[in-house]
Amino acid sequence: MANVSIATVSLVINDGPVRDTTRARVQDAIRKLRYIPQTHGRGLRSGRSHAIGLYVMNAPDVDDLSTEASDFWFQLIRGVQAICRQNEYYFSFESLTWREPERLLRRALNRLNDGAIIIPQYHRHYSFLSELQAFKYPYVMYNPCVPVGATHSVFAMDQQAQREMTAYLVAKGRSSIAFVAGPPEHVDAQNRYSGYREAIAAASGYPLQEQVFWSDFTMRGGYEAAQTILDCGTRAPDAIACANDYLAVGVVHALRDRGVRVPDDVAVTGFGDHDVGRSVIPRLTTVALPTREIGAALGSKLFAQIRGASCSETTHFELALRIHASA
Amino acid sequence: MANVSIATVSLVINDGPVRDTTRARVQDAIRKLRYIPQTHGRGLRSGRSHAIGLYVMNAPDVDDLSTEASDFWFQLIRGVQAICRQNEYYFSFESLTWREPERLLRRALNRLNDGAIIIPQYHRHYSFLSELQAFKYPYVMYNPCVPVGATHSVFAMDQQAQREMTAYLVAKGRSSIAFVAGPPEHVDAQNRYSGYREAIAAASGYPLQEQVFWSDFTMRGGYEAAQTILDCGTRAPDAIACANDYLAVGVVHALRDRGVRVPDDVAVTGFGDHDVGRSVIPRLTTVALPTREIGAALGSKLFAQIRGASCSETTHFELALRIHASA
DNA sequence: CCGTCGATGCGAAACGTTTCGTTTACTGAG
DNA sequence: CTCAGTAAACGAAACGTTTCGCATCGACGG
Repeated sequence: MANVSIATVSLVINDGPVRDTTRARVQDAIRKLRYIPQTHGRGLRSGRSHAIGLYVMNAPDVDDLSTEASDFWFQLIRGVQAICRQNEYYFSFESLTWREPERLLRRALNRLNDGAIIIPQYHRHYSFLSELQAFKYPYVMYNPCVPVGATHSVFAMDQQAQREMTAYLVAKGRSSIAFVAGPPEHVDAQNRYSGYREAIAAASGYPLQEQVFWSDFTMRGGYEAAQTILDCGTRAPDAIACANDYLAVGVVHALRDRGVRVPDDVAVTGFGDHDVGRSVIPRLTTVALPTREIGAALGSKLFAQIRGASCSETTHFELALRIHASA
Repeated sequence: MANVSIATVSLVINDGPVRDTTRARVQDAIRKLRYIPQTHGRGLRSGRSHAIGLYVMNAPDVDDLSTEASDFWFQLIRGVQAICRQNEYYFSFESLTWREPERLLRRALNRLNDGAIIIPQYHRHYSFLSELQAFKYPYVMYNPCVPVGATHSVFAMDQQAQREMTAYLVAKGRSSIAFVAGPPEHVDAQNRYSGYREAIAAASGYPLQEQVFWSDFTMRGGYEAAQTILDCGTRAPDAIACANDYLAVGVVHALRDRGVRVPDDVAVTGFGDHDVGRSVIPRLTTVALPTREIGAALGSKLFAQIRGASCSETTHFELALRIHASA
């Protein structure tokens, strides 16, 4: 050690009150000795880990993120990461099953992470929430399906966007608009469906009626849904709104395979503005989901909590329509 | 506490030698008290953190993963995660600039992670490697650009695959094959280019010659490269091989916009088998990159090192061609 | 010249585990 | 009945920090 006590080194590292000359000496020594403070020592003493975690709750038996939303997850992660980097925090990431929320709790309560970003995805009662609250553990949820308060939630206005998108189709003169929905229990799928429903109900003057086809979020699902729609017997719709870009691409392919022209015979819209919709011809009309920004907002809101600030304003993301050739 | 010392609790947790009756009593207490061992305490004492990290080295000034490869990163992460989950390890993830390898070293040497998976991406001399080696720190690299030994590396045979793909075009009777390459310093881009080159050189009997157009890995890059190729003045090629699916999709769009038919006039091939190539029509002929398996292999190899086993066999992934309508 | 105060540095305790060496309890053989 | 030997539980030290309270020192006002 270079003429100074352990305590002083700690002060230097944490910007404590140290005379400039001593600070310089210590920093010199740090550099020379290639000293790096050990995380576990700090964490043990200070109770903080300088890390946050991103937890994605999946359907049971699925411990993996869905490939059909890789763009979404990827951008979300990028957004969160950027904020972590700004705050000099580590970032870890885990995808869980409904069935094992204890994996989240464990990491939370063993102080491995100072806070959690939770993506619930499915409409369920998550019992671990009350535990987190009991411990005053900082957390933020994306599109929470139960009320957790403004401090803990970030919303994207899927419902409104799907309503606008449907209204857009109505305005373009489409008179029979089908909807290919996502997994029934999926929160976002539900919101988008509700938006479609509202728009259909609101379109007075037209003899519109709901035509909903529940599916998953995959291209294959979209392909099959479109086949079902065409085989339905009754008159085919002149527009198909989809809860997802992947679904929409599947629909486009199915229509093309049947000789149906897009958008001349049938307009198709997606949701998300992911890569997959950019390469299809005609390019997909869709809703832009600012996923990276959402990730950043989740991160910022979590850090506000960690710092003890009570950012109590609700965060809502308005989603813009991206009109392209397909509708 | 339930009739037992701290030390015994520790033994119970770590499957030490404890009588069955005591073990049961302790586990009961653990459940009742909702006790969760704190990571930092364990880490401090045992020197192990039960976590590994994934580090992606980017071009300077890029601290973010490229969106144009979201599929790749996403699947890679999934693969690594699956292995972590098997081993009950945490997983964290960071994307760095060339300029700041110390961010990696810091996490490595402060024992926050027990090992590192490194994706070097660019052909450079990474000086931090020698430090890692000096500390005997476990690490694995994907397609390392310098020799680090079988224990530390996992390869995908990009070069061979691009050679085969080019040979396939030759076999199909294409007589003028251009190559749209990736960023010149990118390791994978270089390997794929080498493969193309070898195939062209090997195709005796044909008056083939190299036509290389350096680009980046983006759709826009592909679009512009195709325009350049068409505007070249000399006779247009009848095949365009691309170093990437994104490039290839861009090329397809540019050709279509110019009225060139794919594959009738010009065949197009990609590399990676990402989502983006599946939605384009005609569907892209490409090389399947088993990214998830690569991630898993990186993870397994790292864990072998962490456990002290010296798995010294080289890991090579053979890549299969996926022939579809575009070529 | 003395007392007080602020700035700076230090010693030591504490965080929650694991692990080593030791003690205790029990078994079975002599 | 005693003693050796084994298995199980324990006490205490140690890991590397942060932080609290105290000691030191110089400056400044009375």
